[in-house]
Amino acid sequence: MPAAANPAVAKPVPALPDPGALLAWYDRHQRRLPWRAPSGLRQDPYRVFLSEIMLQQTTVVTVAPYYDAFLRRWPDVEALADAPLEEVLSAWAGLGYYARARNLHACAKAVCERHGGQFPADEEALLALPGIGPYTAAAIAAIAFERRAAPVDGNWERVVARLFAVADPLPKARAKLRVLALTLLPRARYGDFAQAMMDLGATICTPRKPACALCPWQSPCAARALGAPERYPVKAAKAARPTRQGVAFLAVRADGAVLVRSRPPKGLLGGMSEVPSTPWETGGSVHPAIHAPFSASWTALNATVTHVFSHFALELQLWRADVPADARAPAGHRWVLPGGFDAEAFPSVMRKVLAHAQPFFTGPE
DNA sequence: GACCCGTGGTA
DNA sequence: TTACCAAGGGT
Repeated sequence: MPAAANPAVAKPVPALPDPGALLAWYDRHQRRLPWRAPSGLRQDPYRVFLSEIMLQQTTVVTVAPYYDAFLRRWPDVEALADAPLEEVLSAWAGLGYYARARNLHACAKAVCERHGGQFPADEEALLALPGIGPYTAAAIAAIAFERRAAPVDGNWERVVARLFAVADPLPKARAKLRVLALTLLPRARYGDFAQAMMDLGATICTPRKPACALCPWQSPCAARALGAPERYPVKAAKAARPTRQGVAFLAVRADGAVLVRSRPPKGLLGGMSEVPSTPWETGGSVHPAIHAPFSASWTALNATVTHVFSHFALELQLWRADVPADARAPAGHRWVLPGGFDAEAFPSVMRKVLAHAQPFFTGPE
């Protein structure tokens, strides 16, 4: 007869994570952020919406000045809905993921036209709005409307993966992590709990070197019990990032104006302003002169602009032509004086290009 | 599910 | 310098 386990020496079963322990920690350690309401008060849904869109894949430090500028310029959803898209894109320039700006504007219009200017409180209704996915719908429902919802973001995934030592690699493990996350929800204070999970992930349960000694959930954490919390969540290998090449045509008028055009409304840098260029190709086999906006004495500058996008790196050679003050802009192009650069929707890569239109523009620094 | 879609900071 | 990372969404 095999020896039965002795209950007297059996390892203690780890306690399930207690939502109350995290909320108590949050009450003492929550971060003060521009988009958060004073403790105990609900935040304006528009402000939650604006901050959540900006914070998608973007850090708190980067978002803060943009959030303040947007709120000052468009203090409510009606003001944003009434703004021209070009102004929204210009104000968004530098933040990246420009489809967010287009959808932000489209969403503001939809809220005004379909919901009378009031954000819906239901996750399902929020999910139907442009630019609002599962995470953002849950975040607005929980934070702005105190609905029972789990806005599972990267912080939640990391915390949950460690609490339960989930070995399945992301992104396949996403469904399992969500199910586990739902088991953590408290009976109330859904907005605080959502933000507590984010604060925990941002300040304690960090990707590298988590501060487990300070964690309110150190006791029930399976990854910590295994001795290697930083190993979670497991992630699938990423594809290598290719490099594309191109030539940008810096046409500078005698008065300092630069020739500019707008990109197609969708896709990479959709709707943003740019200096005309060849297509950006991986082989770099295009003939630059064919793509010049007009014939002129183009001079290859001894300069290369490099920029890294989410899924490829770019190397842009610069060709410059200095033209008379009465030079005409080709169809689809326009001249923009340096004083008008800030009103244009130049993404970061184009600010790097424009830095070579000296001495009239000093560039991103 | 896979791929597209930006940017700046950090180790 | 490379690689990873940050409150994801659309197709």
